[in-house]
Amino acid sequence: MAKEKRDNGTEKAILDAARKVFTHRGFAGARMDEIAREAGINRALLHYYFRSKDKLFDLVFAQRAREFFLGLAGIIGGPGSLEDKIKAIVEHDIDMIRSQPDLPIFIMQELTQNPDRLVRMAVESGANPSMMMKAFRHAVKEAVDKKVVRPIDAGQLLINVMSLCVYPFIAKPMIKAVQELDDKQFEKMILKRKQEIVEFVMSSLKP
Amino acid sequence: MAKEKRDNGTEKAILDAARKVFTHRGFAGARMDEIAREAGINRALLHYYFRSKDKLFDLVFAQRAREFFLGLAGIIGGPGSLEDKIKAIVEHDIDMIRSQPDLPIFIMQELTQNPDRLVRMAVESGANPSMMMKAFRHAVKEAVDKKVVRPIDAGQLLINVMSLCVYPFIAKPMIKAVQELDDKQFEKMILKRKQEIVEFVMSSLKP
DNA sequence: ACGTGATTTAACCATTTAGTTAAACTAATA
DNA sequence: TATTAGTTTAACTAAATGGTTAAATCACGT
Repeated sequence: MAKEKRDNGTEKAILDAARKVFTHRGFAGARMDEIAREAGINRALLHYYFRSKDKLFDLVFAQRAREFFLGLAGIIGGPGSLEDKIKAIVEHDIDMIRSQPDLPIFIMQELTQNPDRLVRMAVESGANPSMMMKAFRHAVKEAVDKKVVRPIDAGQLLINVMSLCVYPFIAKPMIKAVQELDDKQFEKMILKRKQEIVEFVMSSLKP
Repeated sequence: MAKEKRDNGTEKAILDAARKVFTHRGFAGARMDEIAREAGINRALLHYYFRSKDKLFDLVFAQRAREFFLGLAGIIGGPGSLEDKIKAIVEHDIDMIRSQPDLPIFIMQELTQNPDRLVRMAVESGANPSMMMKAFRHAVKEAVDKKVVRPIDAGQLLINVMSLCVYPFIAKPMIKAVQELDDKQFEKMILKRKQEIVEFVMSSLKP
C-alpha cells in the first residue's frame, strides 16, 4: 500500500475510496473521514488533493454516471438487430451491476435529489439521446416490418429491458427476504437471470 | 392549520411531515428542522412529541414499509388465478407508487444500508414470505398445468413483474432525459404502461 | 548529505445539527 | 377566573463534521 501511494497512486486511491464510500452511503451519508480512512490516508491530505466534499463528489458522480451510461448508449444507439441489442443490453447491464451492486441506487437517488445534474452532464459529454433512441426505434421498426416481432412501442420496450436487468439489484434485500435466499442463492439466481430475461423478452415479442 | 393542531392533529402533522421529508431525503439527508417546518411547528415541540430522529425514523420507515408490502403480500399470497394476480399486482404497484413516487428508492436505499431492519420488521409483523411464495408458485404451477402459460420459474416471474412496475419510477429522471419527455408526457407514459406491462407479461407467458 | 515534494500529526476554526431547557404565552375548560 | 395541556421563544449544550494550518516527518533522487 505504501508503494502505491509513493508511486503517485494516491490520487487514484482517493478517487477509488470516494467512489466506494459515496456510492455506498450517498452524498449526505458519506463522511470525508471514512473516505480518507478507506484510501489509507488522512483528512488533511484528502483536502490537499481535492478541495471539498462537493468537488470530490462531482468527480465521482460524473465518473460513475459515465460508467453506467456510456457502454449502454453505445449498444442502444449502435448497429445490430433488435435481438442483438437486447442480448447485448442484458449482458452489459448485468455484468456491470454485478461488479458494482449499489451503483444503480446511488445514481437514481442522487439524480432524484438533483435532476439538473444529469442534464448538465449530458450536455457536457455530448451525448445525444435523440439519436440513440432513433437508432433503437429503427431497430424495433425493422424487426416489426420483418414480422420477427409483434408491434410494440420502442420506448416502453427499452424501459422493460432495463427494468428487468436493474431492478433485481436495487431490490436485493427484499428479494432475499421474500424468496428466502442467502447471498449464494441470490448470486445464482442473478446468473440464471441473464438467459431468463432474454427468453422472457423475446418470448413476449413473438408476433 | 391552527385548528387542526389544536384538534390533536399535531402528532399526525408531524408524522406526515416526517414521512415526506425522510422519504424524499433519506435518513442521512433529512433535517429535523425541515420536518418541523413542514409540520408547521418548531423543533422543540417536535422533540416533545418524538424523542429523537432515530425513533421518528423507525416509526416512519415501519409505516412506509408496511404500505409498500402489505397490500402486495395480500395479492401475491391470496387466491385467484395467475393472470388475476399479475393484473392485480400491476394495478396495485403502479397506483401506489404513482401517489408516492419516491417511496421505492427510499425503501431500497435504507434497506441496503440496513438489511436487518427488514428481517426484524417481517418477524414483528408476522408476515410469512414462505406461505406467500407458496401461494404464488401454486398459481404458476396451476396455470402451467392447464397449459395456459409456458413453464417458467415462479421466483423469476415475480421479480419480472415487480421490476416492470417499480423501476420506471426509480429511473424517472433518466427516462425523462433519454426519451426526452417532460413531466406530462412521463405521466402519460406511466398510464399507458399499466396495460403495456400486463400485455408484455401475458404475451411472454403464452405457451 | 541535501533538498524536495508527499505525507502525517495535531491542533484548530466555523458551521451544522440533534437535542434540551426554562420561561412565557394561548386557548379551552372546569 | 384559575387550571391545564399544548405551543412558542430563545437560549443553550454537545457532538459531528467540513475544512484549514503549521510544523514535523518521511522517502527519494541528485
